[in-house]
Amino acid sequence: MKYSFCDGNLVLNEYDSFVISQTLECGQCFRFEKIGDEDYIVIAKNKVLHILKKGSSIVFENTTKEDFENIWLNYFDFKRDYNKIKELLSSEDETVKNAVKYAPGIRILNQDFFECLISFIISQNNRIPMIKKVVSNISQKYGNFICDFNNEGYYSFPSVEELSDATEEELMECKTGFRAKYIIDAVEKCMSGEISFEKLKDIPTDEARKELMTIKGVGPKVADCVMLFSMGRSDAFPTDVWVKRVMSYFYFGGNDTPIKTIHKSAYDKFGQYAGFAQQYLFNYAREFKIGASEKKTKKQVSSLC
DNA sequence: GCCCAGGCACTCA
DNA sequence: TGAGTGCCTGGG
Repeated sequence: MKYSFCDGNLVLNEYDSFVISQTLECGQCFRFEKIGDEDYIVIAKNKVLHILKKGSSIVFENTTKEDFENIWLNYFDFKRDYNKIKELLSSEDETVKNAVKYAPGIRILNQDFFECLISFIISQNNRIPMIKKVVSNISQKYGNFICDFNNEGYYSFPSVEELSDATEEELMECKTGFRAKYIIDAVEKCMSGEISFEKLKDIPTDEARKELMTIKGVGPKVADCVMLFSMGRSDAFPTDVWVKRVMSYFYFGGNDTPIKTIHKSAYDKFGQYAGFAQQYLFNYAREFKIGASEKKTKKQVSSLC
């Protein structure tokens, strides 16, 4: 990877395995806005970043060299060799090979633990535009103003302390719905230190999952999302409805398969890279609605393979 | 007006 | 341990 700093912007001249839209829109984060084709605003780490493709380069606007090296390099996981992971997964599995071919520019972001936890609690039984709206509402109400961009004010996601003032009623006003009480429980457990990144970072994934699941509203899927997207646990395999569908479709003859069987199959096949395989498969399943409509899907997929 | 969505808690057998 | 059901909300 090669980058330079010119005209006040950071320019990524040489890079691989990175397409802005594929990385941001594959369902792992909720704080971004599309401005145009490969042109996005990202709100993370108390910063507002304008990231866009210009020719063959990727330009990071509204940032500094220091922030790029201290924040965005890690946030976008640029230190990891994705070609190696993709080659490994593709060599072992034909389905993942096709999924990787479809979206080779997905990278798994390293997001803030608390923001990720609350965001995925909100995600249950919800659609992406609504999740984005609720997270934005909470940030405006409890977070801090960062800056204006294109005549719009942007706010940071609140810290544990900042969100500890929130009442269930106030959170309901942010359109969290029945999840408000789950957020309160998560904030209480984070405030007391019962749950923290520091406490979870060095224990085995299975134990960390159990700990996270002591929070009300956190089940296996939400726990795995938090571990994969904010704790660097690439062996976590979040199994939502789409992953269940794609796994059932390709590996279990289209039969409805229990989550436990899917988990075991994923760990056997992909091991410590299960999380990366999940992200390629999830994106593939969602784009082609695999398993959602049997006849249509088979036609679409066969034309791809 | 009805159905459903990127799950989970709760109840009951 | 597994099946069944309800849940805020808003878009189709």
